[in-house]
Amino acid sequence: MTRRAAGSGAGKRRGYHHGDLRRALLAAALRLLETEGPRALTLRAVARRAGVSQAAPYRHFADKQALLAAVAEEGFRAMTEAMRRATTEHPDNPLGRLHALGLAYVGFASGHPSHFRVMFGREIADRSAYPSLGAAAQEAFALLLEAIADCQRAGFVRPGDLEELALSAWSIVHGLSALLVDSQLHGLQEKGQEHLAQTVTQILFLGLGPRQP
Amino acid sequence: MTRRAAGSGAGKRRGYHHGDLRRALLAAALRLLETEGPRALTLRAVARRAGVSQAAPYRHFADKQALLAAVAEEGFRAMTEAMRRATTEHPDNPLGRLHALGLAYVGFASGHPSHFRVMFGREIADRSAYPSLGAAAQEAFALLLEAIADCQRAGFVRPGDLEELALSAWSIVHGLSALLVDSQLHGLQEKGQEHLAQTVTQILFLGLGPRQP
DNA sequence: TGTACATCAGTGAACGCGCGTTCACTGATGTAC
DNA sequence: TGTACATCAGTGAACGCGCGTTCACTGATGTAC
Repeated sequence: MTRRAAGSGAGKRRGYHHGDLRRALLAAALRLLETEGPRALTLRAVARRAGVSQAAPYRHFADKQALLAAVAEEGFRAMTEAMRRATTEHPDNPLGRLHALGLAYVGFASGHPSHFRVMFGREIADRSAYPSLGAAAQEAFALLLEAIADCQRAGFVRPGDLEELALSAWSIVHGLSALLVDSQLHGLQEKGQEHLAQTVTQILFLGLGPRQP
Repeated sequence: MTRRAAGSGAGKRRGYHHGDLRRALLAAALRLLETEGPRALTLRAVARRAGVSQAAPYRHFADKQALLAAVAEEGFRAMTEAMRRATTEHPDNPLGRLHALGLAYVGFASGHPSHFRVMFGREIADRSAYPSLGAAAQEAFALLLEAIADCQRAGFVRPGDLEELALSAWSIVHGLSALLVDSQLHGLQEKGQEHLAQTVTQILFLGLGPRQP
C-alpha cells in the first residue's frame, strides 16, 4: 500500500521489488490476450511477459482464476468507459445516446476480441466469488437501462418492461459482436463492422419505437 | 467401408475391431461435452469414454482439431434439423415459421450450451480446412434467409437487403443465446428462456415489420 | 542522523499432471484362390 | 468348402511439453528507536 505509493514514483523501478507488479501483470495479460489470444493467457506466460519469476504472480493473485477475473473486470471497466464517452456526444438526444451506446459496444468487441471473450466466457465459473467483477459488469448494463428509460420518457421507445426492452437491445448488439468476434460472418464482414452495426441497430430502433400513428 | 456394413449388424461388436468407432467417438465427445464441458473435451478423454486406447482415434481423425470440427459440424446439423422441424408446424404462415426458427435456435443453444460453444468458438481456427463444416453452418443460415424472404414476399417484412435483415435476426437470437449460455442474465434468467426468447423475437418482428400505414 | 529489525515481494527449483502425438506391434477381418 | 494372405483398425508404451502450484529462500524496503 505505502509500497505502491513509494514505488510508483517517477522512473527507476528496477530492483528486487517491482513497485507495482499487480498493474504490470494485468498489463502483460492484456498484451498477451490481444497478441496471442485467450489460450495463451497462462500465469507463466504473464509472468514471463512481465519479466518476473513464475511464482511472483501469486503475491498478487490467489490463483489463475483470480487473474482472469481481474482481466475481465478491467474489460468491463474499459467497455463502460468507452460507452460513456460515446454518449457524451449526444447530451440532448436520448435516441442518439442509445445509438452511440450500441455502436460503442460493438466497437469495443471487435476492437478487443480476445478481451471480449474472456469477459463473457465461462472461464470464471462462479462470478459471485468476484463481487467487483459482477459490479463492473452491472455498471455497463446499467448504462443501457438508463439510456432506454430516457428514450421511453422522451417517447422514442414504447412503454413496457424496461428490463425486457433492454435485454432485446443487449441481445442484438451482443449477438452481432459475438458473430464478428468469432468470424462467423465471412462475406458479410466485408461490409465493415461499422456498417453492420448501423444496420442492425436501425432494425432494433424500429422494433423498440412507438407504434406509428 | 465394407467393414462398417459388416460390423454394424445386430448385436456382437465386441472384439479387436470396433465396427463403427468413428461414430462412437463422436457420441462419446458429445456426452463428454454435455456432462463435463468443453475444457474436458480432449482426445484422450474421448478415447477413454469410448473404451478404446488413446491412439485409436487417430485412425479416424487426423488430429484433435479434426475431431472438434466433426463435433461442430454435427452440432450445426442437429440445430438445422431442430429448426426445420420447428417450422413444419406452420406450413402456411411465413411469420410463424420465422418465429419458430428463432425459438428453435435459442432452444438449441440453451439445451446444448457446450455444443453451442464449440460450434461458435474459435477452436477451429481455419474453417476452410473443413469444408463440410462450413457447409453445415451455411445450411442453418440459409433456412433463416429463406424464411425472411418468404416473409418479405408475404408483406410481413419490409423490403430491403435480405442479408442485412437476416443478420439482424441472427444477431438478436444469437445474442440472447450467447447470454443465456454464458449465464450473464442472472435475475432475468428466472423469467425462463422461453419467455425471454418470445419477448426478444417480438421486438425483432416489430423492427422487421413494414411501416404502419 | 544512524542503526537494528521486521516485513514481505520476488526468486528459483521442484512437484505431479494430463495433454497431443508417434511408433512398432498385433491380431481380427474379408477375400482370392 | 478350405486355406493362405494382405489389409488395416486398434494396442500399449513412450516422448516431450507447458501448465498450475508449492516451498524454503533472499534481500530490498520502510520504520522504530
